[in-house]
Amino acid sequence: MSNSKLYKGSLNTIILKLLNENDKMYGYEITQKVKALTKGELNITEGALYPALHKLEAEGLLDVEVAKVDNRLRKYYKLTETGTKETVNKLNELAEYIKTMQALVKPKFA
Amino acid sequence: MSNSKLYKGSLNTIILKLLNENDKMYGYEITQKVKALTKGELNITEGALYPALHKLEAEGLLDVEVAKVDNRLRKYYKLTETGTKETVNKLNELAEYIKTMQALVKPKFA
DNA sequence: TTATTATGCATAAGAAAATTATGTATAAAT
DNA sequence: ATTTATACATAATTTTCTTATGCATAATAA
Repeated sequence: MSNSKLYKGSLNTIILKLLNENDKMYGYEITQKVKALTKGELNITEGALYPALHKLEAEGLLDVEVAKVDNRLRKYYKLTETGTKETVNKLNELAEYIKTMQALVKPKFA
Repeated sequence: MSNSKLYKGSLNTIILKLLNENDKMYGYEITQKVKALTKGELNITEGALYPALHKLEAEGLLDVEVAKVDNRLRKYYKLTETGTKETVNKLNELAEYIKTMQALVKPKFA
């Protein structure tokens, strides 16, 4: 992702959440979806995305299925059962992180 | 920090915000303050904190003042004018990040 | 009284996760 | 005919952290 350093560490969470909502997606589709959902604010770079997908697959959180559409290759990823469980964890972690940061940053009166 | 990978990138924001509220602080004090404010959830490691402070100083965002208390060394840091401006930016970035992530993660209906 | 914990700084080695820069290839649009 | 969009991939580098040390003093516990 090419915007804020804050996004570091949240890419996996984003990927898992999108796959949790959309059943199966391919890499390029993920980049476009994120761009659309964030109104262009967040642009996932390929150099970050593809290695992340490969790693999630290697860890058993994602399954892959190769397809050919319009003579172009697509690799569809979907959550495994483990992946679905891990999605819940990641989302909880993110909610926790946001809560913690707000506790640190908001209080003019603490 | 020794908890979540999500914290990557937010340390500078935390430091700047604390200094914005407390005028001047020393490193160890920052670690304790963060621990207290987050009820032990977030523990800044020294290996992350001290290099970060040095870098912020080198960038002209912080001024240092050495003091000796109880025969022990303390390095008090405070925001420069530039540092105060940058604090505003960092806090805006954080707010943006949180908004963006919530947009990505919350919508079951988008 | 001696060992541990707390206070207070610092840096080096390594890992994790990005950015940036390439590279390949096909399809569509200019 | 060239550029843009689609679609994958990896290598080099940078950033930012964790983990492991190291030094030193003060306070507490065994």
